Amino acid sequence: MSPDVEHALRGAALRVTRPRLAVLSTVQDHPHSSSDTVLRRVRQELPGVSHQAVYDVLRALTTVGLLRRIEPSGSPALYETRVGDNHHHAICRTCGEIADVDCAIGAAPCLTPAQDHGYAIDESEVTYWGLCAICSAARSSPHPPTKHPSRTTPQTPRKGTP
Amino acid sequence: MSPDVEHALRGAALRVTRPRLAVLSTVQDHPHSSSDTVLRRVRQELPGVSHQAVYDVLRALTTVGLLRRIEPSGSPALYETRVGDNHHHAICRTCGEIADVDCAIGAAPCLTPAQDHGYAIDESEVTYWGLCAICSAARSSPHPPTKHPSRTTPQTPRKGTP
DNA sequence: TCCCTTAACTTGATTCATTCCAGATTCGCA
DNA sequence: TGCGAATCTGGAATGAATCAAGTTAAGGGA
Repeated sequence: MSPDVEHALRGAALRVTRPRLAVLSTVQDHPHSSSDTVLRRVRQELPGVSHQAVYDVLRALTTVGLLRRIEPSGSPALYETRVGDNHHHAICRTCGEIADVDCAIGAAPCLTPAQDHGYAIDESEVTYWGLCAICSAARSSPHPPTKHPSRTTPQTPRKGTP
Repeated sequence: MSPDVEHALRGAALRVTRPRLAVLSTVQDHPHSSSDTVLRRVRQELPGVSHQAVYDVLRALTTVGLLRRIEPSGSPALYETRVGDNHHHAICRTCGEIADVDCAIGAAPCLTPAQDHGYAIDESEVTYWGLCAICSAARSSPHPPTKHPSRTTPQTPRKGTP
């Protein structure tokens, strides 16, 4: 809604439309949203938008670099507006909560593989799997304590390598 | 087919069946295979197996830890028999070729995030994106040279963060 | 200010990977 | 050898995402 969202669209040479403004500001307000979540949120203010429009907009914005798309195992694609800072993600195995993790090393590719097999690596994508603070506390305490606001996508990813 | 495959199944307290043997040895011979690829390969020696059987077997073997399942962005789930060594993957953006990359640091979680947001991290999953040696050479040379054997799943993942 | 081009949107159907279900079959231990 | 549970078959269902064709409206030029 804010003028900077409109600005961002114009800067990317994209037409400024109601659905695009809504999608972009929705993702800005709720990072790590799935297309479905975005659709539902957008429809609260713009009841008419089709799911196809949301998919199109998400793709267009991702293509021009206004959005970043991540695809954690066991979850539909998620979108966020933090782009270009090469940050990573920590994901809770229990509730699916996702936290942004700044890259300690710097610009991409922040890591170089031990053996590169001739690959020209341009990005290292790091996903930290574990338990968030709340789920971690819940596990160690005797009684399962108050459930914390669960995400839209409770995850059940694979067991970690030991 | 080999007795060690049978051994592995018995060791995991799983009944030794024709489809299981076939699936396990197929994945062993062709790491990073999708369920569809496994199905086709298994059917070459066991024409009757259903796709459901393959899915069931893949899941059973993954659950007991005989297989590891990876889900790169833009690709269906892939399976490999290298488990428990906390290795990572390099994926070619052009042809989808996947190479195993030994973890330089050691056991999981091989990395610790800069800020952990209270997460209890048990695994760091690293995906290196770039161009494989062949695609890299193809790009820099004037004429697109001889195509190299393309994978079953040519990828079109997102552009990397700059 | 109005018009026109074309990007963007709507509707509806389709693909693809994966899972669910119910019934038939097979395996492995007693 | 035979029983019961584990496994497999075939078909249908689900969920995410894409394709196709026709309609709407953004925004530059007359």
